[in-house]
Amino acid sequence: MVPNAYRPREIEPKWQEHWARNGVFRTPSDAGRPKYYVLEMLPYPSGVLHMGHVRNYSIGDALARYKRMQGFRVLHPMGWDSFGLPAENAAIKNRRHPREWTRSNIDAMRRQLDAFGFSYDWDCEMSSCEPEYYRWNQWFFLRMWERGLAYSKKASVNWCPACATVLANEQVVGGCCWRHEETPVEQQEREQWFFRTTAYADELLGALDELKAGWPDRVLTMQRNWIGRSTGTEVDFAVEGSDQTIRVFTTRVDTIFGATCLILAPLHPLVAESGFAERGQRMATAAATKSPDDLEKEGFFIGRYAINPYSGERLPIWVGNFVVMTYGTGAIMAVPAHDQRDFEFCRKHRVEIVPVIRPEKGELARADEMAEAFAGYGVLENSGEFSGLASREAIERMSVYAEASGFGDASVTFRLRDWGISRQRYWGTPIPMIRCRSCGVVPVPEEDLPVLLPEDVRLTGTGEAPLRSVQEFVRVDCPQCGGEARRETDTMDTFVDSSWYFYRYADARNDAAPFASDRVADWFPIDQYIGGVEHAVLHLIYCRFFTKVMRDLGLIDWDEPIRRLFTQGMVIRDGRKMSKNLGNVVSPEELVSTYGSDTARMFALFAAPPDRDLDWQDEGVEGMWRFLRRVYRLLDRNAGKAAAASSKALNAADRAVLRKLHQTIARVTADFDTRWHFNTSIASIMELTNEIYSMESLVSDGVMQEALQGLSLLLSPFAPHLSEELWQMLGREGPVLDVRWPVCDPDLAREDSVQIVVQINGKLRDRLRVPKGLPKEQLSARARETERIRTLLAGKTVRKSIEIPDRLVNFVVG
RNA sequence: GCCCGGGUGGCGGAACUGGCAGACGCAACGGACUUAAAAUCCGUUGUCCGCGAGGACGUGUGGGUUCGAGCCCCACCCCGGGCACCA
Repeated sequence: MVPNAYRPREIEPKWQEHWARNGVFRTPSDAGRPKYYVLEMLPYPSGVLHMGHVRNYSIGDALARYKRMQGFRVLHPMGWDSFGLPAENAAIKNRRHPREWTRSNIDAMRRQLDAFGFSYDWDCEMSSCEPEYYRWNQWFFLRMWERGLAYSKKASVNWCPACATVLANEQVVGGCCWRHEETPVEQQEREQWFFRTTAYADELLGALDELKAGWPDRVLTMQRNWIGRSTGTEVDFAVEGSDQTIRVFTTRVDTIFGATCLILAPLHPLVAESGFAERGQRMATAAATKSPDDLEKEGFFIGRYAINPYSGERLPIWVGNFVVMTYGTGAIMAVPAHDQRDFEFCRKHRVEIVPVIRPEKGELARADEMAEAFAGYGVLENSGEFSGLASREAIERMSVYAEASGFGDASVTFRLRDWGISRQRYWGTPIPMIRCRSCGVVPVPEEDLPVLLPEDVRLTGTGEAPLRSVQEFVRVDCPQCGGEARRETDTMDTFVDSSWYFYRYADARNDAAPFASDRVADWFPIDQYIGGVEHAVLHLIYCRFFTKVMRDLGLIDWDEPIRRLFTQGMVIRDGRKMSKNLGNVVSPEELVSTYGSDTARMFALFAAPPDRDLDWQDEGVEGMWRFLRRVYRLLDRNAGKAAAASSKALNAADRAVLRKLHQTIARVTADFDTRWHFNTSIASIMELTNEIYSMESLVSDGVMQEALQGLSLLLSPFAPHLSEELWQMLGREGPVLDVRWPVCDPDLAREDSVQIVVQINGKLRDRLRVPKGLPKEQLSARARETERIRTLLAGKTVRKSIEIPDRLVNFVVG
């Protein structure tokens, strides 16, 4: 008889079609079962699935299938982050409309995802570039506008000359654009729309504690740093010869008697006012394009003085390239004796250094002997009435004093800034605002939503907003006075789209509201979110912000959208991240056509634990392919055997196979429930397969059936097509997704004897097999009896012996 | 500079609570089957010494705790990532 071969190219499409026809992936609706929401980060529809996607979605699908087999009703949706720059660039290059280009990419990618057999419920699909979705972006914008959470202001913005657009602070990486890492970001003044993320700064920070249980520490730390809360004092310094004051923020007001000058950010208004506008501008640009490491501390004196409100001293006002306008007040007091940066600046520019803090146990430093600043807390000296106080207490008392005297406040400053969402781009959500000559800024009335993105637009790739040239779009009657008015022509940052998309999945076809509250309440919070760590601060802060806004709008009644977050590692090949430029990409489509998707999925999970970077090796794929074929052959030979529920006594091989089966069930189940090390899950399934192979001719038919059924089910989260095929070969009814996950029988899994290691002084000297659970005394006695140990211990005194049941005995001899 | 990860055979990785280091897989080598190849199956494979039984060494480096350390503590080196003149 010629054995049948494993032919994934036949069985995979067959089962995909079967699943689709029978609606197997549709979200179960029976309210009796507990819910589980598994979410993977939605892709940008570039048209091509890459290995990072495959890894991400293989993890998510394994979990979704496992949970479903455990009896949960699982929501497992997928959608498209389909607005964004690449569509516009492609349109310019290929003369195709972004919508057409995007939609055909989505179709292509949906096909690729389906070719992997991922269990998505496509009935929940959303795509952010469709008006059915983006109208709700506009709706949220209007709600925020009403509450003062959306506002416009003229602001100095980050401008990327390569993208020809404004970037959010989060999109600036080391002074350069996140997409064009070689292109320095420029500063420009523009009227921009902002979301007031800072209104929730304290809450976004405080709630991180609640997320500890389910989020990686790394992400929490990154968010904490990003929000960057620091407490301190704001102090006004009067400018000599004017009624102006300069406000500075400091965390160390206790050092203020050691302040020897003020330093302004190059873009501080007073710099321009004092006639140094151009010089300041130049300095700001130079500083923005260099990393802090190789930026010399430059600066200049503007010829004016300010008065220290505590000491009455007269301090020269400088401009410094290391002072940033966007943090605190854009001005600092320099205390060179107690701040290393100030120290370097003042040393270089020959500004006086005045120590005023001495270490708790030590002398006040002498200015001319200092090699570096003393930045620690200590005791105040030469600080007027505050002398003698410890730093901590002084900070408190001096803040109170400032407030009482009316020249300052205790204050809290955040690094987090409001989210600039305006983009001078076509392919995004139109901002639903109108500017009227007589009424000013007027929101588009809700009944006029959506503000549709016009289809006929000339895209040039230059800096102006493309919508500006579409007269039918721009010209509009003012909703208030009916007069001539103009629409806002900027579109929204695409991060707005992805800030709430996962709510839409729960009620994707709602055309009266972004979603119905009861439907999202049924599914939220997301039980498990899976994606790349690169979104730790952008997307994952914005979506938390949106949830808090939605809560305050009364749409939902929870504070955080995501209970558990999992960040998978990158896919690496030849020691570097896979990328087209490096020419080291592996095409998932090719893998599917050579080996089938089950092999690709299994290997993506087997090659490394999912939270670590994965080193891609083609030979490894080959090995996985061999394994699946081996499984198939095993089933092909044995599937026909009778599943007799035999009362016959089990032979030794039967017991061994059943033991391995139930041990494997326990291991795989534990991996799902705790640490997600699917590499070890799969390794243990391989061991089970090896065990069945080696016992193939010895086990009874009933046990063989039982083992093969178990094997098929254990494989199903990882290799669903093969699993479904095997299940059918075994004569069982599918779909496997609706079969209950196997349960470990501890009696069958138990080993009846264990190997014990016998050590002398910690060195391995012998092994012996004893019944499991043998108590210490007997263990020790048995260990002394073996011939090797008897000889080795002869004539020696055992000073001490350590017995660990089921593991080892260690004799300590003198 | 600060904050996270990580460092284990030729390679990817395993060792879950301090208890046999190297599971599982890859690669390599030897063998079986074959006219041959592929596929498959069986076996060997941390290093060194030894004909052998066996022994010594071995988880980035140096120290420590312990009957016992890949795992805990201290100091340091290297790789990856994040943050960064944040006042």
